[in-house]
Amino acid sequence: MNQYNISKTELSIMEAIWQGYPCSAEQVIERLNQVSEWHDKTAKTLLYRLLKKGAIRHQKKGRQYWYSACIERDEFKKQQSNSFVGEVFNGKVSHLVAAFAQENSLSESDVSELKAIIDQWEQNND
Amino acid sequence: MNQYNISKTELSIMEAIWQGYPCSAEQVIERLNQVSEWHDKTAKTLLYRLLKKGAIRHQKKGRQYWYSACIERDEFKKQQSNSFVGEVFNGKVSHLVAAFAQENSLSESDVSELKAIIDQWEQNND
DNA sequence: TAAATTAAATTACATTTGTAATCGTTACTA
DNA sequence: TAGTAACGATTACAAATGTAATTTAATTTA
Repeated sequence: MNQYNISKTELSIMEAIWQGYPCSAEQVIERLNQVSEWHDKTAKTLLYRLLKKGAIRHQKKGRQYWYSACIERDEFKKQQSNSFVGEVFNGKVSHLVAAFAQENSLSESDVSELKAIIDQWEQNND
Repeated sequence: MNQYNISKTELSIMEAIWQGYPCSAEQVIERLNQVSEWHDKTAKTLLYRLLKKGAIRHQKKGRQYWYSACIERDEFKKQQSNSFVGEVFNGKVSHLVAAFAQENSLSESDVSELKAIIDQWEQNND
């Protein structure tokens, strides 16, 4: 339902905004540049496209706009995760974990966090 | 490294091939049509593109080709999972599971499978 | 107040993707 | 053996994406 189609580079813009908003285009570009070089024109174009897609909004402040995300990062990540696990693992998140385990990509901290999640789940589902 | 850039529709083709290969274009199309209508020209184009990308290969058999995947489905899924979890959850698969748990998308079978995975992991990491 | 600066809006252009149609060959059929 | 059917190869074209440059309008400054 509430799914935006956000491309790879557009996602970088979202990440920058999620670091704290409302924020100006300048701030966005500054944040982007901490990770890698961005041409300001490119960033502005992407801001504009995200606006048109409804993923962000803006309000005038003086001569420039301040941008805000229309969806929270966590919410967005959840949507992404659901569709990824849905498509690739038939919706079974445990299968994804199994794939990680298979190639030894499960860290100790992963395991202890998983245990905690399970404990919590069991408390709620008694 | 071994990452193909496979688009959404191309992935459908891969799925069809993974069902069993080598297989003819005709078989691929037949399999695709079990899920949804496919124009044969479209499927052929995608086969061709996948060939050029090196994700599949083919060998002549009589007047037609038989196609094979160059990457196993499981291997591909692992790569996809790694980059997804890497990008979205900073590589921590437990964070993804936490996101699922948060919105009550963890099923009982997920939990018991997770337990089994953890048991296995602990046996290997003593 | 005229010139220079600077935001945002519009336009540009190559590549990728989705979706086919057409072309050139080969192989089967009347 | 001439005509047709059926492959794969090539070409087509619109939408999305990556990456900017140009234009327009407002603002600051000389």
